[in-house]
Amino acid sequence: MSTTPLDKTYDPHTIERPLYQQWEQQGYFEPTGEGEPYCIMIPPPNVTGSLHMGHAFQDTVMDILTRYHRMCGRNTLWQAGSDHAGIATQMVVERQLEQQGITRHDIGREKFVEKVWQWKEQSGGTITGQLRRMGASLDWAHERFTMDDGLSDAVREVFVRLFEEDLIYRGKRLVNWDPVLHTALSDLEVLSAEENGHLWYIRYPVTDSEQFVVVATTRPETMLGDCAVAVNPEDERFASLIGKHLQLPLTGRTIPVIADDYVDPEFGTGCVKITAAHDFNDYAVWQRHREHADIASLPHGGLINIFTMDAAIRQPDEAEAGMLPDAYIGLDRFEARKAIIKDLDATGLLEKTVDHKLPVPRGDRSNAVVEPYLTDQWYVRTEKLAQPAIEAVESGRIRFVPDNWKNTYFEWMRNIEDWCISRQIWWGHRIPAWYDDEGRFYVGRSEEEVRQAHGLEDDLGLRQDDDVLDTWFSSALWPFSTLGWPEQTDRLATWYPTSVLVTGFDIIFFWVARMIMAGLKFMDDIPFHEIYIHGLVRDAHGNKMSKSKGNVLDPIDLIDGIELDALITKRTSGMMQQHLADKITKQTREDYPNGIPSYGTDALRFTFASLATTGRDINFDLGRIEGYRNFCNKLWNAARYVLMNTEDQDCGVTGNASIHLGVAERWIISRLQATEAEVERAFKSYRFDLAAMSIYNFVWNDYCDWYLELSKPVLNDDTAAAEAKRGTRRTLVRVLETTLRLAHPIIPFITDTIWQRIAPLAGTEGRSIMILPYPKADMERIDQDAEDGMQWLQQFILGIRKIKAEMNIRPSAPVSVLLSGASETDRQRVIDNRMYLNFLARTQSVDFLGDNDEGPEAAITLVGAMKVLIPLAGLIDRDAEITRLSREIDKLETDRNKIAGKLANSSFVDRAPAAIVEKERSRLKQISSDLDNLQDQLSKIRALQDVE
RNA sequence: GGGUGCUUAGCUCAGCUGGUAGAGCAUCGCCCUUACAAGGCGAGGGUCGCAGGUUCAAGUCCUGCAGCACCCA
Repeated sequence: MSTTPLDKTYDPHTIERPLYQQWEQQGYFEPTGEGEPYCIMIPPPNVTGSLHMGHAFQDTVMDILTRYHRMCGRNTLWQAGSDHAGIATQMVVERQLEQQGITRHDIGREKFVEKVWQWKEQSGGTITGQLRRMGASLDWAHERFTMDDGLSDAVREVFVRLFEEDLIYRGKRLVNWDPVLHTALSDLEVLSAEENGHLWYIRYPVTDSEQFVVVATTRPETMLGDCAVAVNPEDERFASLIGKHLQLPLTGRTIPVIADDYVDPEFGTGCVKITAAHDFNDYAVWQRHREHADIASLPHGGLINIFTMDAAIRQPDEAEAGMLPDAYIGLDRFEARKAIIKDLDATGLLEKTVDHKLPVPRGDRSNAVVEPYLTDQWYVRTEKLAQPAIEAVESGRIRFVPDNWKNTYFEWMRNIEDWCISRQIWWGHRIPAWYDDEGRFYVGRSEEEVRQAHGLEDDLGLRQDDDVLDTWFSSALWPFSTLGWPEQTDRLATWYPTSVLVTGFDIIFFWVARMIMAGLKFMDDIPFHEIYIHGLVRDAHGNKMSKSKGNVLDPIDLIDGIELDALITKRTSGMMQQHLADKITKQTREDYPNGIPSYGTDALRFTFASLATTGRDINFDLGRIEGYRNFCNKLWNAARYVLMNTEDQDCGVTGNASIHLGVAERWIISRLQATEAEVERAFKSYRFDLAAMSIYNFVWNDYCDWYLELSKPVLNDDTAAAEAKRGTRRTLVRVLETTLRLAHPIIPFITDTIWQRIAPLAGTEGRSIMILPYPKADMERIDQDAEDGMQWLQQFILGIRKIKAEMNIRPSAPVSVLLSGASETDRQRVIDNRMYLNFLARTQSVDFLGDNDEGPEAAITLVGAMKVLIPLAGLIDRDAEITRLSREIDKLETDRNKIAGKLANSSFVDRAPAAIVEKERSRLKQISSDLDNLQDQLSKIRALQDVE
């Protein structure tokens, strides 16, 4: 063990990386195999992605929980792994191809998938490397990937079993179609936002009449596929129209007017065009009226698809000849819209156009306007799966933290829709269904199994479904597939159900709900006992971090620091719009004129812990991380002090040399127990902010500000007893050692680094702090007598410091102090604490006044009932003392009046608990006596002033 | 339209079962006291969004309103 001093300044860089390597090499992250199992599954990040603030925050929380429970002796597993992220990853690779001027279709499916794997190999390590920088104690030895063989087996197994139970089906339905990516999306992958558009009022002529029916629409191009116009049956304005026929403009088709509750008479004209194949609501209307002869006789029974996969007006086939006007065929939907509006206008059928805000659905990846589109897709029938999943939360078997999130969960689960799981992309788990030439399909774990099960000849041509499964399909299995399912492994038996899921509220629907459904279905048990839902990390002013706003912070930049220019380059690279880039550059220069300094991982983690409140927004302010970096520095320097005073000295940890613990020792030990209890309570209730605050306060306000200072006079006094010095050294070392363990889950690097040096002095064995027991409060060591004694001492010292500060006396100036009204206890305490007073208040002399001794002209402070006098002679400005006293008296009078008022109120005295009343009485007594003393003093000084 | 959450010091936020309003940063003084100037010592700063109600007592519980945010339709 080296005895070179710790560096004067805390430098996270030199300690963090090597330490992490050591931990990993020693296998400390792997479960011990002993103790009650504790398990967290990492929400698998995109394998080719990189770490953002949300990850960093979430991973910090999980690592705190993991390290805490590991130290508590649990058989702890934090399961590592990543997700193949179908669409996102495919898009990245497609973009790379695009730069070479080719599309995935040019190279074909097989080659393309190969390219994606190559990309995964190349970039897949980025995020795991970053997780290591964060100090994450994941079990890397068992890392999983959603596309690895085992997890792919699990996916196939689940698909086949669900299909066999009729919980998966194939059907032609309206889906959210992304015309850019050419794939179906689930409801959750579509984001609707208000956008500016128009409402077009179009006249549909009534057959055999001069009348028109006016419909209002935001998507006029879809009129080519209209099958009816609907009105509300209660709407008297249109009662006579129901059953009449309309000439659908531009098409030559005749469509009926029907009555349906769905129509809101208040919106638009109260007449709604029904386009069954291109609108979800219209589709529902169509389903109710499809038997209507005038609808049934339309092409496709009224379910008229007008678009290609690109959302352009399609070419009707031979059987459909004339169904769509030639003029628009081949036009993109927005081109078609313009053309149609122009043509309607030309024929006088466009009544008017008004500006209108409307929600526009866009794909969350492509940002393309999503089109409801009729296609063959695979669905999971969710109703039966949802029921037990709802009950698991209702019954409390699964608990949300904070509890309110269960409402969000219920709301969605009780109105759940079937889940479209097929995606028309190439990267992902290919659907295990095979088609023969007749279009029949067979579902099985493999082509071989399918042939066998259905007795198909070897020469019968079978073609596997081209589609892949929604990424979330494999993620839903994560809690058990990572542990080996469908094999019945030891890991599965040990850690399923897992302990807690840590995740953001934004994926309760995507992921949490689906894991619960899958877990209950296939493991016959819940996937986790608790769900800790955390907030979303935003910038300092509550704005969402986004590339286009240029306010994104990279956690690694906070750890390592970054120069201004590099930061600007990073924020503006790949930015298409120059004016945005300029704005971001300017903003960045303003916000970070000197770039971002390096704060280190521990400071970042401590910040995240402090921000982990129950709120749903987490505003990340650079001021906070700076403060917590300073905290790390404080801890570091406290350790330096302790080492300087204990290394190579007798710390009383071995042998049985006698030890004396003074009031300061007993006090700091007592405070430590209270802190340990607070921290335990905070961790158990997922209040990482409170845990961090307890630790911060203890380290800074108790240990550093007071105990370290109190240790100085003892250690520096040549005449102090050896057992007192031993007691002080032992307390310095042991309290520090325990504090390090207490703080380790939050700030692992600095604690282990210091611990390596401190442990031998504290008589603690072990190779790393991270595998040591977590401190547990010993209530026996809560020492009220010591707390009282310290409070007395602190009042004494603070009183004198205050007078000095306000009288402009140098803090270091020695003062002579006179005491009056001292009790026996006070006298004893003065004797016991004289050394401390001299050191911390710079008292030169402390003398007692007799009962009748008025004492000299002095500034005064109170310690309980005892008056502490600092003679004014030569030191003190009399006017200043009068001001000071008056201010203090004012404050006390306000308090006294408030309390006296309370106590004068008979209903308070009668009805409030006796303990509360008693407390108020004694407060009043204390304040009154303080007031008397101060007022005495004030009049005394005033009198003296008058004499002069 | 339905739902959820938020509103406390200049800023970012705590305040757990009602009982003397707190922290960090920022501000203002003084101090390079041999652990730490990324520091020490001290000070100022709040009608707890608004209006009612329950209660001896409300930042805390209830109702309404306003503003903000998010989710769902």
